[in-house]
Amino acid sequence: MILAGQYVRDLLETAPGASVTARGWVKTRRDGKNVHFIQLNDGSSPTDLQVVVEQGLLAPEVIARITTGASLTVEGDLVASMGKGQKVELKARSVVIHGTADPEEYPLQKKKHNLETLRPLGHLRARTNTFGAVFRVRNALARAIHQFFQERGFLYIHAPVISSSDAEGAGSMFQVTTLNLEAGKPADFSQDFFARRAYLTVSGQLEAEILALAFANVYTFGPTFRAENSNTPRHLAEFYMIEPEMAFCDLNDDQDLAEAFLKSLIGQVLADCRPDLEFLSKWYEPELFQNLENVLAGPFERISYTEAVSLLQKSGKNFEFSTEWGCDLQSEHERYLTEELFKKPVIVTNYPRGIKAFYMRLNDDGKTVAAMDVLVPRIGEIVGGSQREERHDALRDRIREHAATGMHEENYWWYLDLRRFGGVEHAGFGMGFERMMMYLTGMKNIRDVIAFPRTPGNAEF
RNA sequence: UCCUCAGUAGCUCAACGGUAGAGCAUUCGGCUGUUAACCGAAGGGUUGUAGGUUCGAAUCCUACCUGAGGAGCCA
Repeated sequence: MILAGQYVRDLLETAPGASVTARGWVKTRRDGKNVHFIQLNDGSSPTDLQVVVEQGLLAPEVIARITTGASLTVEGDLVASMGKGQKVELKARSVVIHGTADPEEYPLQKKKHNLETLRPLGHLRARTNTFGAVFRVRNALARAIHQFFQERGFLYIHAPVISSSDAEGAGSMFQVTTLNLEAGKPADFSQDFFARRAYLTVSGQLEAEILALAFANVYTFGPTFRAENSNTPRHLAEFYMIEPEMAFCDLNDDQDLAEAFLKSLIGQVLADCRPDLEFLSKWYEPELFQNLENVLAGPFERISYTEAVSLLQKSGKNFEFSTEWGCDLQSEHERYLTEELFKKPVIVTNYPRGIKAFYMRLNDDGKTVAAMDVLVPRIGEIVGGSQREERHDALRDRIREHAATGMHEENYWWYLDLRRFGGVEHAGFGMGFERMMMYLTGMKNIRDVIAFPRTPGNAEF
């Protein structure tokens, strides 16, 4: 295996003179009269290691098998490069070919491919420069998320992937069953594996609330599932979500944390992955650094829903959808606020109760709830959160209001119990991991920031 | 799910009612401390699928499949 300090990334930073071993996959080979050049990469760096093979070291039929995609181990000496483009190169003493890649059949060429072309090649696209950069950023982002919360004493918790909550309506959830379901036959779910209907989770929030009321500050970071038939560049059926939940916390604290969170993540990834971001900026989003630094530059704009509606009405824009108070903000409204009016992240708070979830805390006006959405240019809503309703009777009443949509008070006995025993004001938010990835990498389609995207009609690999 | 657009060589595209083409890739030859290498030649196609109109369809029409963008839903 490749040990720490022996990745291509490390070798490129090693002083000339060292005797080293490099392992990886061939990007390209170029042949000179007296020498062959092999671009080798192990996925650790956006820059390849140039391997120099002098004429005579390998038989011509061996050289011929070193083509794009082949896997190699090369032993040799790191030497100062005679050519431009790299400080050091590996002068080979021995080359072992582990696996070849028939150039007549290997689909990846040493030219640029469309992202759409690469998508059906999910088993090979990780070897490209673009996906190398994307997945390294993904790793750095995940680490930055844990670091942010760990530094603040948050407990990393694991919400269940299988949930029996039917609050969201079965239409948007994947059902989990071991029964042999047949169309037209009524199923007896009391005989099912969990002795009830079960689903893949659409959110770990309710469980996070339980643990927040024991550990004060907690966060989840795990897979989430939505069975919506959404065919857009921003939606996945399986995605990762981060959900912090804080006791002794109101909506202002919630906003402060969300803003600090986003700034911390961007700052950390800018520091950790600059060469990758430069590559992505060059090929996919020229304004990437400008966008990211703009988030760090100053405080987010914070406005209430009511102010947002007023600003939309005064905008002079001809919106397709209504901007009347009580209507939800549409994509076009969110884009106007964050991209045109404020040109920076905007937090919109205190939405009408009718368009938000039952667990959000009812404000004193009786008309709005303590919700917040963080909107960013290019992506739209990247964070959604709220202060939760901690008053038992108020929460019970809201659940009863939703009875018509299939919510049953008895299913929420434990959720209500949290308000009976040591309840306290608390708040939290959810951030889509892949949405944040899109913002950080400049990728325009969410299917290109996750290794194996699950979308309607697609679960290959 | 709805609306719009697009499917032509391995890849990126041209031809828009009259014999299916180029660049890159591949193979072969040449040149070269090269780095999106360069020069020359060759191979490579049931134009997404199925119907229809026409003397003749990649081109026009219909349906379906696949993909992309927009919308809804949301993270």
